[in-house]
Order: sequence, then C-alpha cells, then structure tokens
Amino acid sequence: MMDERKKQILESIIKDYVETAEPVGSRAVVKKHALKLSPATVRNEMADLEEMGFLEQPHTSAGRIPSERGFRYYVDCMMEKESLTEPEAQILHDLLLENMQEWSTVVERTGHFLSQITKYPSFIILPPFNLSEFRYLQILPMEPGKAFIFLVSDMGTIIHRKIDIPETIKEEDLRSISKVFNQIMRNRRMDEIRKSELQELRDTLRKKRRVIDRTLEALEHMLEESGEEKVVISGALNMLNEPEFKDLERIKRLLAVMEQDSLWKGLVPDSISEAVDIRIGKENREESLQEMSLVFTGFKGFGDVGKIGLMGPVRMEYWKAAGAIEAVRNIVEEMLKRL
Amino acid sequence: MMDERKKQILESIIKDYVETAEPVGSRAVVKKHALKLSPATVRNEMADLEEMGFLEQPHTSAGRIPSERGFRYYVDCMMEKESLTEPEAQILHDLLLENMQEWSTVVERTGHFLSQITKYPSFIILPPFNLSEFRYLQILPMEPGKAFIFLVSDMGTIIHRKIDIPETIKEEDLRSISKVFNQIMRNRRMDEIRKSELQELRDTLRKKRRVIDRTLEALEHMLEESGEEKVVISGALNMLNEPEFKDLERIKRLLAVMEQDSLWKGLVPDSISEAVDIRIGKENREESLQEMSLVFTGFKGFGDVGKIGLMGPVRMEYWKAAGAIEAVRNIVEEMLKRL
DNA sequence: ATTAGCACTCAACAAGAGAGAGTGCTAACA
DNA sequence: TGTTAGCACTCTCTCTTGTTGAGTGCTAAT
Repeated sequence: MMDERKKQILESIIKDYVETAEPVGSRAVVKKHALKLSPATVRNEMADLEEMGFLEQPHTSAGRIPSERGFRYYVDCMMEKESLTEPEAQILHDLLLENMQEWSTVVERTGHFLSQITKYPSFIILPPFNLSEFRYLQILPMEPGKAFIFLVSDMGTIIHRKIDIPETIKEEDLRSISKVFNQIMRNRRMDEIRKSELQELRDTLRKKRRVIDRTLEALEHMLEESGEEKVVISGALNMLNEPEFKDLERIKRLLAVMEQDSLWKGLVPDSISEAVDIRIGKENREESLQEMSLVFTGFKGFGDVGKIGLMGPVRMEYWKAAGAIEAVRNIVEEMLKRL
Repeated sequence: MMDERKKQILESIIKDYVETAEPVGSRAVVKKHALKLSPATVRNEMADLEEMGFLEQPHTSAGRIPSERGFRYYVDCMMEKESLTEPEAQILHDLLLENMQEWSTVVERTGHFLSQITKYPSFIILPPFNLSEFRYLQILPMEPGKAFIFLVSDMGTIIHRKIDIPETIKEEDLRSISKVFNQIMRNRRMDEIRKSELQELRDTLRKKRRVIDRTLEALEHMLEESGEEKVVISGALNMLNEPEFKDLERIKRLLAVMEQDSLWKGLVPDSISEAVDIRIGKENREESLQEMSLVFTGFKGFGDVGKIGLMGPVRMEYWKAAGAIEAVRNIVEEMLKRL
C-alpha cells in the first residue's frame, strides 16, 4: 500500500511545503529531488496519496499540500529527529550549567534559547509549587509589629508574605515558633501538609497564639495561591513570521491564546515522559489551538512533571522542533538532578 | 488667529477622527455638531487650520485628519481630563487598598485595570531596586553546605541567592554574621552601600572568612543585578483592535517594541511629578515609538520615581487616558505612603 | 462674511481579460 | 503492466479598466 516510492514522494512534498508554504505540484517534486520519473507518474502517485488521505488540494488546479493525517504519518513512520548542531548544543550547555543561581532566570533563558534556534514560540509550564517538597520555614521580624514568613521549597523557590505580630514578641520567640513548624514540616511534600496537621501545630504552640494564628492563616493562603502552574511563553513574535498568520483575525486569536494561561495548564500530560509528544492541528482538544501544532514533552523535576514545548503552524519543522525539545529536556533534567 | 469657531471645528474633527479613524469632511463636521454653518464655510476654516498645520489631508479629495501638531494644540490648550466614572474609581479603590500583600500582584492588577478601562496597553516601570532602602539581611542554612541569603528592602521586595558554606559552620554563627551586616546596613539606601564598606565588614568579621566572602560576593552580585528597572506591560492585545494596526508590518514592529524592555527604561523622566506627560507620535525620541503616543506620569515610591502610562495610536483618547493615569497615580502614591 | 453651485480629483470597488500553474485523462510506448 | 507524452480543462492571481461617491477648491451670488 505505502511503498517506498510513495513515501519518498510524500516526504518531498512535506519538505517542500514546510519550506515554502505553497502547494507543491508534480513537476516540482521531480525537479527538486532529481527523481527518475516523469511528472505524470508522480501525478498518479499523488492521486493515490490523496485518496489515502495524506494529501489534499486547496482547489482543483493547484498542487497538493500534506493533510494533517499526512503530517501525522510522516511524523510517526518516517521522521528522524534532527539533533542540535554542535555549536547549538554548546550554547545550551553553557547557558544552563553556567550560571544557575536563580531558577526563574533558567526558565527564561531556556525558553529564549528554544525560540531562538527553532524560530518558533516556546512554552514552559512549571508544575505547581505545592507539589514540591517543603524545606524550610522562617519567620523574620521586620519593623515593629510586622514580620515576614518565608517558605522555601527543595528547588529553592521561595514564597513570602507579610504578617502582623504583637509588638511585644521577641525575636527569640519567633525563632522557636519557626523551629516547631520546621520539625513537623521539613522535607514533606507541600500538598501533604494538610489542615489537620496545621491544627495540631496550633495546639502544640498554644502559648503564642497570636503569631501562630497569623502564620497559619498566611500559610494556608500561600499554599492555596501557590497551587498554580506557571506558564512562561517566549518568542511569541516568531509566529508572526509564518505566512499562515498574515491575516489579522488569526493573529488576534493566536495572541489571545498565548495570553490565556488556563489553556496551557489544561494541556494533558499524556507523555509519561521520555517521548516527545506531537499534536498536529485538530488533534489538539482545545479549539483555539486547532490551527497550530505543538511539540512538547514532560520533564521530571520539582517532584512532579513540568512541560516544555514549541508551537508552530501545522506546517512546521517537526524534526527540528522535536530534536531541540528532546535536547533541552535532557539537559534540564540533568540540571535538576544535580541540584 | 485661533478664534472660538476654529477651536470648535478642530475639536469636532478630533473627536470624530478619534472615534472613526476616518478622515472627516466638512459635511460631517456640520452634521455631527449641529453647527449653524454651511459646509462651505467650514471648508474655508478647515483650509485655514490646515495652513496653520493643525490639519492635514491624506490625499486631495479626502476629508481632513488632525496632524500631530493639531493633537498637541488640542491637548495643551483645549483638553479637559476625563476623570474615572464612579464605579471605575470604586473598582480601582477596592483593587488596590484591599489586598496589598504582594507588591508584584499590585503592579499586575494596576496594569490590568488601566488597560481594561481604557482599552489601551499599559506600562509600568518600576524603579531599580538598589535605590530603595535596605532593611534586612538574613542568612539561613539549608541542606548541609548550602545557605540562602535574603535581602529585604523597605518596600517588602525580596531578593535571594544561594551560597555555599563550610559544612562545619553552625546556625549560631550565621546568625551572628547576619547581625553584624545588619548593624552596618540597616535603613541605608541600597546604592549608598559601597564596596569600601563591604570591605570594612570583611575586616570586622575576619574569623568566619569563608562564609563572609561568599556572602559579600553574593551581595555584590545581587546589588548589580537588581540595579535594573523592571518593565511590566499589560493588555498588549488591545492595540491590535486599533485600525491603524491592521497591517502586518506594523504589528510586528509594535510587538517588537513592547518586548524590548531597554526602550522603556530609557524613557526620560521629564515629568518631575504631578503633571501627566503626553508624547504624541514623532515627539517620541525613540524611532520605534514614533508611530504611537504615550500618556504617562511618574509616581513617587521606593525612594525614587517609577513611571506608569498608557500607549495608543496617535489618534488616541488623550482625555480619557490622562484622566485614568492621573487617578491611578494618585491612588498608588497614597498606597505607597501608607506602607 | 457666508453660501450655493459646479467642475475636478482621487481612492475604493467591481468586472473582465489574460497568464500561468497544475491537473486528469487518453493513448502510445517499453 | 507500469510509465510517459500530449492536450484540453480548471482555477487562482494579477493587471487593467470603468464606475461610483465622497470631498474638495474656486467662483459668483447673497
């Protein structure tokens, strides 16, 4: 059914179409790839491929373009990921393993890197904070009557919040309160720390009621607030260079999609890991994503998985994107392990 | 030269043009404002206004549109700021004075609010951290061999950094080190803390050399890094609804401008305060901003001034924008004072 | 000083005429 | 039987042309 020659022709058409964004005709296929066939033969094959659903015609007398099913077949059965070039890999390496002080800058740079080398917008979805491990809580006095609570996770992420405290309380007291909190909570996963336990704490430290109440309040608040995945999109502008987004309505839709965090958060974590997941056009559940493709994968870290990926038009260089994503995933995971 | 009637006509044209984005003709001016004049008379006046440089014609036989000078004249001599409506003011009030736990969310919400009610993208430029007052430094031990430095400013902004420490050192020691740092640095402005003083510190605490060296290193690093203004842009998408940005090239330029932080940082702080500053089209120094207008003002806070503003097409509702900016500036300043 | 009238200009839109690219089919060919 | 040349046909794209309508500037009348 799908003999070698058909494959070759399909590949030709895909490569050509991805590059030019124009329907490709039988003549072009022969020329570009120096086939020892006449256009007429290729036409017959193309008719077959169309019947199989791998190609389609925008109108009777244009060339063919690959259908989404065509891309899917190519991706599944023929594609080979294109790994990063030597210099690209080097840059990535330097970028991440060099100066990894702040987690937020790492994310920023990684996203930047991805969109730079692929020319597609990248997205990174960080897992919710409350699934990480708790490491440390500290209450620090500030000006009279005020204190800061710091909550530190294993990854070095920090959230903090201001609370009111009685002016009479001493730094010593705050320290001992912190200590008790820490005994219970140290190295627990954030989402395991349930309200019942917090209640228990409240009993243990009955004496310093005021401070403790405030702390617990703040803590609950922090845990709630932080239970959100964070979405970082980089290089959104790249998408505007793709000819499919030359019309205003689409651009608006596209940019609206990118601003809508909730949409990304719902991205199913299909990929248990390892594999790079590819969603082509209508394969995306979310309607607003159905005019583009996603290439993404999960990465282990933070005790949970985050997601990292690229988006592009359906006509995207899946091989390059998949290669880049894979490389970045590996290095990020390695980095997180070392930490 | 600029009699009452001319003003009235100029205003008509501006209002009309701002609303429709179409050149407005003599007929329209008469109709819309029920003037007791014939189109012909208005035409004569318009010819005068054009000669004065306040109007221009896209081509011989279209209506007139206000020139940038025309807008400038209007803004300077005729415009009245339009204050927020009662419900708008209420929302703003609730938004800011309600839940002001985290400074970053305040900024986010303020920007959001501005762009929501005006339909223009808003920008907020936060002053560099190192111009705020220093409040507190704390070194906290983490896992063996690691510690966190926290640096807290008067505004509650926090920066932190991980450092390596000898495993042998005790929490006690860290605390005493923190204490010495605090004695020197407490309530100083960040930019006053010079390297010479840090050197002095190093001498005082000669014993715990290793930790102190690391701390100082990190501190220097933090002070350097934090010396940046931060730019937050909100509601960028709104701009795409303006008909002047219906063409792709402009959109790209526009979005590129918004991504380019450095550009905003260079925005001269012309406004000593109080006044709302308006830059119309080519009045902007930066070339990439010359196809749009800015309405902004400084706000005192953080011991320095930040900037807050709106951007729009030259054909923008300056009256509304100026009113909104003023209102927001006032309430933000009040908020910062209370803190 | 204002206005009516009129010829003139120019962008925007629609219709029509090629041009060009690509197809599908048929018949010839190896 | 698979491949190829030839050819009529289809459809988009582009360029041209004509038409319409809004708006102007000028002149002469009020």
